This record gives sequence, structure tokens and C-alpha cells, in this order.
Amino acid sequence: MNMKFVALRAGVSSATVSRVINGSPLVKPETAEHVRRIIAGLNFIPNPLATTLKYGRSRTYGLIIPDITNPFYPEFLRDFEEILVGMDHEVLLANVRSSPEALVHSIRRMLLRQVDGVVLMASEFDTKVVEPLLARKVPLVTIDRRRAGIGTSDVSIDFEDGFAQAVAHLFQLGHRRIAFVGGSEGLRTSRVRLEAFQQGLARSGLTLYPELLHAGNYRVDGGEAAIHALLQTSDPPTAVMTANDLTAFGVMRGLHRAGVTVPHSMSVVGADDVLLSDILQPPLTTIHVSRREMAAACVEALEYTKEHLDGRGRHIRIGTLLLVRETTARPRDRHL
Amino acid sequence: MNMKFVALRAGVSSATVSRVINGSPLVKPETAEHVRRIIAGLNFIPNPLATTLKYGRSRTYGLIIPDITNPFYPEFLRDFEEILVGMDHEVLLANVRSSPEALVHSIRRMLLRQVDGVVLMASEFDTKVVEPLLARKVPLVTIDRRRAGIGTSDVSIDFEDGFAQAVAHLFQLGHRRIAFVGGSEGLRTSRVRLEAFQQGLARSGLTLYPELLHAGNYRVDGGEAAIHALLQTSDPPTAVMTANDLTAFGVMRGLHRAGVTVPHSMSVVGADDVLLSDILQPPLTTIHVSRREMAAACVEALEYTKEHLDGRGRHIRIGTLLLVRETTARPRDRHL
DNA sequence: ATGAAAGCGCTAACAA
DNA sequence: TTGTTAGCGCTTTCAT
Repeated sequence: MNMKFVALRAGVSSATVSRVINGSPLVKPETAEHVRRIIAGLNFIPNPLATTLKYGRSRTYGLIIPDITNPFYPEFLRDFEEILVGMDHEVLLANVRSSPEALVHSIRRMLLRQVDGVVLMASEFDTKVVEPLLARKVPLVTIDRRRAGIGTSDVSIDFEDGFAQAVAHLFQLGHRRIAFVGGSEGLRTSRVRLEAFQQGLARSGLTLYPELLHAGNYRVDGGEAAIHALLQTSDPPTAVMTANDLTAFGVMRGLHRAGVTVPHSMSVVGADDVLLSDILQPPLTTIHVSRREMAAACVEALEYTKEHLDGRGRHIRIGTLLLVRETTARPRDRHL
Repeated sequence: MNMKFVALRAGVSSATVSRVINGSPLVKPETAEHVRRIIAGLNFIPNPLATTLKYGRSRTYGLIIPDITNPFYPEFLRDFEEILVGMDHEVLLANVRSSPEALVHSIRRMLLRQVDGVVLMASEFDTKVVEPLLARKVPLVTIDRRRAGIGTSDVSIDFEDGFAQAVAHLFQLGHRRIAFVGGSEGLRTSRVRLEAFQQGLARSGLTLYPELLHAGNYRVDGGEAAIHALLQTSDPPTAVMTANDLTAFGVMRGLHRAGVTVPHSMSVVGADDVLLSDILQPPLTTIHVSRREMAAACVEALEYTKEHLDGRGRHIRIGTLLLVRETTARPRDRHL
């Protein structure tokens, strides 16, 4: 079933049917009404692929993420999809599991499916990887790369502010030795978070102890491994900040296994504010990042970049908010 | 850039280029090699949309889920996507948030994008909702509907076995009053789980206490509300089984808030074995459902149904496995 | 206000 | 072994 068939039934041409479907004002109201009735009667659904073929616009945006198993991403995806569906667009999702080959392949998938733009939340990448996108003038939006470019926009999270809030909170509680369990080494977003932590310390006038800095991997196991190492230290910290909530979950599990109670013997702060972060016992104090705001920023960046393909993209910054729950408290005085 | 352009550069016809790309044996090896070189040199990527338009096959399967925020779904999606990408297919995802209108709309989206089949994990639906799919001969795979039909297959989870294992485990520990916090009311899959629980009780020779049956909503808050009600009972249960892990999480949170310790004062059993179920304290005893097996079954069902559109679809059953972790223990004797 | 027709990129039937 | 060509469904320009 196609427009021609509908046209035949309606006694008009397929051009008229097309005009009716697209709400062209050039059609006589009665004709339009008549055609609409036929369309409804036939349950006709037009095939947008034909339009894509003709004009190259697929009304689809690609989304590349590193780990859909990290609740942050499905939560983001939910809002991103919702906004796009509201605009009659679709999402082409690629979960690349932090594998460079999968990333390269996912870009090819995006190109094959003629996406109108790509949001790349993947872990680190060589600029070479995204070149095929740029070469074909596909708008690109990166996350936390903090650098826009021709045909490329960036949406970044204001971790500087969030981590500063968290450090200040810990400082006020009386913490002086604060550890940090970061993200995977070699990723720009890990560096961003680490530097945000360092700046936070500086702003509160605290000392940075290199032996209290550990890399993680944005997953539970990384957090757990790091806290084990941290507990071996001769002078362990009184509080631990982490690169994301999963890492904090791992830290809490490690602490529990080691018999260290949270928050009385150790405070813990996460980042992201994943939906499940308040079902842990105790509920996690964390740095909230609005998924909806982020999704909206990505869509905005995508649309802007599409319209200004030959110019520098935009740089949008998303705010953060410290959510004080129950994993932070005054440090127990070890000398009592 | 299209095949014609490549053909021009290679000094052959576009048909030859097409044959080379599709690995036809009809091309002389040297010609093929030559064409491949040109393709690589131009970074040419063929546009599969043209093929879709021509043959109606989009190499895309739709997946409709009720709540991507429930970790079960992203975990399933990861495997489902991985399998499909391996077959050079894509996934069109629709998260319907248990909204009937969103479900209806998602079906339309699937139809518009010319999917080759749909896996419907959505909550309950009227048969009327999926009629447009069937009318257009789009293969449908349902989950836990336990009923196949013309052009429709079903993949169901063997909750009967899983719940029986769990009840037997609790029985052996000495539990006699077991409560059940089910899924949302009115959903077939909720009924399936409830009946599986009832059968499990019967198999272990246990009594079903209607006052220990509560509906939930597959989310944390539903579990928490239910356990509160359960704790008001004059004779509370010694163990609680739940329709899924999120519900169990809610039950555990409610228990913690009420000062009831798990597992010593109350045993809890979940279902699904979500990745995070072992970071809770204590780690959750739950009924494991293999995502990979389920994803593979869905793909198999999809392909089978596509090949046998006019016949009855298949019915595939996925096994379950009780994972005993630390939320189950002997009941404390209340009379001591 | 409406219709005829070209053309998007690809594949397969048919021709050579 | 390779080339020519029709046609998938749609939109839009140009005619009427």
C-alpha cells in the first residue's frame, strides 16, 4: 500500500495525497477532508524511508554510550528518547562497552543508517575515529570533552562546581584527609573529574595527598578494589569521593566487607545520583546531574550544529547539585 | 556519493559494484579486487535505505519495553543489541513507561520505520493494539504471554520452576508463613508470577495465606508500601518473595526503616538477578533469569516467525535458577 | 487547486 | 563476466 493506491481510491493524484499528509495549504479543504477519510479507512501509514532516500534526512539521531549497564545511561536515554520522539525522531543506540573496535563499528552503523547527528558519550576516542562523521558533515555532539569544533558541539557537566560543593560539605563536617577514587585512566572525563576534585580541595584550603588518589573504572569492582588499597594505607582517609555512583557503591561494599561503618567511620560521596542510590543502606550522598537537562542540551546542540555545520559548535554547560543523604557525617576522632 | 560514482571511478557499471559489495561470485576476482580498492579509497559507504525501500526489509527489529529504568531491561537490551548487531541488524527501542498511549504510538513508530519484527515486553495490552502489526504481517514476539498465534511467537520465563525452587529453599530453612509481593495488578505477567508462587507453595505442601498476598508495581516504592502493610498484620510472615528485584529492594528498604533485620528477622527473595542485586547489604537471594538466553530466544523467535508468517509461532521457554545469597536464613523462633 | 513526472541509491531480471 | 534498466515510495517543480 502506497500513496498511489490511496490516490487511486480517493480519485486524486499521489501529489495531492502527499500534500494532504504534509498539511499543505494548497489543497481545497473538501478534497483534503475526503483524502483524510480514505487514509483513515485504509489505515494507511506513509513510508518515511522514501523521503529519507530522496532528501538524506532520516529523522534519526545516533547515541553512542560506553555501558548501558551503568544506570546513568538508561536514565539519560529515557529522557533523550522522550524528547526526540516528541519531535518525531528516533534514536539509534550503540552500546560500545568501552571497546575501541565497537566504537569504530558503531560510527559506521550510524553512517549506514544515515543519522542526522550523533551524540557521543563513549569513552576516550582518537579524533581519527570521528573523522568519517565530520567528513560526511554529520553533526557531532560530545560529552565532557570541553571543546567544540567545526560541526562539533560539546555538552559538559559542571563537575568543578559539584565537586567543590562536596568538598566544602566534607570540610564543614570536619574532614581533612579526603580520598578520591576516579574513573578509568586515560579518559578525558576522568581527568576532568580528578581536576575538579583537586580544585575543590584547593578552594576549601585542603591538602591533596597523592597517596589518597586512586583510579577506578566507573564500575562497582573498581571502587571496591580502590577502597581496599586505601584501607591499607598507614593513615587512611576519613572520607572518600568518587567519580560516579557505581564506584561509590563499590567503595561502600568494600567498606562493609572490611567492617568499616558508613558514615561513622568513613564518609562516602558519589556522583550522578543514579535512581538506585537511595536504596542502599545508608542512602548515598551524591552529586546530582539532571538527565533531562542534559538530554535537552544534547538535542539543542544537535539541532544547532545541524544548522551551523560549517561553523564552530556550541558549548553547553550543565549544572550540578550536591544531594546530602546519609553517607556523610562528622569524622570519628581517631584519637579518642 | 553513490554506487554510480564508484562505478564511474572503477570503470565498471553500478551493477558490478553492487555485486562486489554483496560478495557475488559472478564477478571476476581481479575486477572485484579493483573495485574494492576504489571503494576503500573513496571511503564509500552504501546506503541500505535504498534496499529497504526496494524490498521492504529494514534489517531493524523493534523492542518495546515498559521501563528502561528497571535495570533488567538495559541488561536485556545489551545482549539483544549485541546479537542483532552481529547479524548486521539494528534495534529500534521504545520505552513506553507503562502508558497505553505511548504503547499505541510506539507501534506506529515501528510501522513507520518498517521494522522486520517487534519484541513486545510492554505491560498488558489489548489484542487490538497489536492488530496493526499483524495486519501488516510484521512478526511479533511477546514475553510471558504464554500464547503463540498466527505470526506471533512467545518467549516465556519458567517462573514456575524458579518460584518452586525458592519456596522449597525457604521451606527447608524452616519457613512456613511466606508472603508474596507481586507485580502491578491486571498484568498477565503478574498473574503468571503469582500463580507460580502459589504452585510453589503447593508443591512444598505449604498453606497459602491470602492476607500475605500483596500487589506491587515492579518498582521500589511498590515493594516498600507492601512490606509496610505486611508488617501491620497480627501474624507477619517470616519470609517475603517478590515479583522482581526492584520490589525486593523496596521490601528491604522498608524492613530496614522498620528496624527489622534481614535475614535474621525476615528472609527476602527477589527475581531477575539484576546486576546490582549483590551490592545491597546483605546481597539478595534471587531467581536468576539469563538475559543472554532470553535475547537469543527472542531473536530466534523473530527469525522463525518471519519465515513462518502464516503459521502459528513458536513458544520458547527460558529456564531460571535460584541464586542463594544472603537475604535468606532460618526464621528466628518468635516464641523463644 | 491539482496532476505528471523526475529522481533519491540500490538490486535483480534480463540482455549481451 | 558485465551492463542496462525498471522500480521501490515519496516530494516537489513545473505545467495546467
